[in-house]
Amino acid sequence: MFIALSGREGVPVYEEIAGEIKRQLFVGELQYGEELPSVRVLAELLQVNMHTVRHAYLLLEQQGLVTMRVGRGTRIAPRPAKPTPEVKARLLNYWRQLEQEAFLQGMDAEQLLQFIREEGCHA
Amino acid sequence: MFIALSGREGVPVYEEIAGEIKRQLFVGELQYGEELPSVRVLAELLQVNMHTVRHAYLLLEQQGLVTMRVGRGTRIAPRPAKPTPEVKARLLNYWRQLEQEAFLQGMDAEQLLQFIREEGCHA
DNA sequence: TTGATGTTATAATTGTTCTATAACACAAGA
DNA sequence: TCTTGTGTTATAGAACAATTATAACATCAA
Repeated sequence: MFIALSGREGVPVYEEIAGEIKRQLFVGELQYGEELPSVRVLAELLQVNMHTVRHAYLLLEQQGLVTMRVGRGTRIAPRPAKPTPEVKARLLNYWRQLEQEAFLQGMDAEQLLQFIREEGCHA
Repeated sequence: MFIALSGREGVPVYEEIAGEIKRQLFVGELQYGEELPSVRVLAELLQVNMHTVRHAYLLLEQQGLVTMRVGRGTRIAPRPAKPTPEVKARLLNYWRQLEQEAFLQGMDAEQLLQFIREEGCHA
């Protein structure tokens, strides 16, 4: 477990922690089912308060990415096979936002998709 | 000019104002080059402080969507023909975030693009 | 029983958001 | 030129969120 806090302003520490864990999970540095450090241990590691880490874990739990149990610790949940309808709605919203942002900057939906096909899929 | 503030918590009022203006510009309710209400007038309209509206306008100015001039007012900038490299980088980042979010919820990049093609483009 | 876990509660500190008020500099029109 | 309407800057305070600090509690495993 290795998390570097950027220390930049404007981004809450608990979001940064949660974001880093999600990134590591995405790129494979963390595995599904793996056990995370306890809130106290990670807090000590990051030189941060216990509740800040807990806040981050709660965020992840709300997204179904993590399960917390008293006395047993916190571990990464198994990856869902399919997104729920709620999640799909959220993703669609997220996409529309991106589409709007791109349009206002001079790039319509067609061009945006082209742009993503060219540079987006890191394959 | 017609802006409805949701009043929901967690979202700063100035972001909501800026977001609404961007949405109206996206859907054509506002036109490029059009003059916006002065900070004082819009503040009165929304029953909000002058500085809150100014904060929203500043946000839009930073994104190149609006120009503010002392004594002359604030108007919507012309739509850029092409996004700048900085904007393209920002959009790509935004996409990668969406891609990651989708993956963690059980939808890989391929499936996400398929999903967007089906439901995304409101055509 | 012991030790580690997450949970809950209370409080203090700091930064952000929003309001309030006032004055200033610039531009347009009478 | 004078007046009015712009955005700009400054200061102050209230309300809220984020972070820290303690402390105690409930649960689980060894």
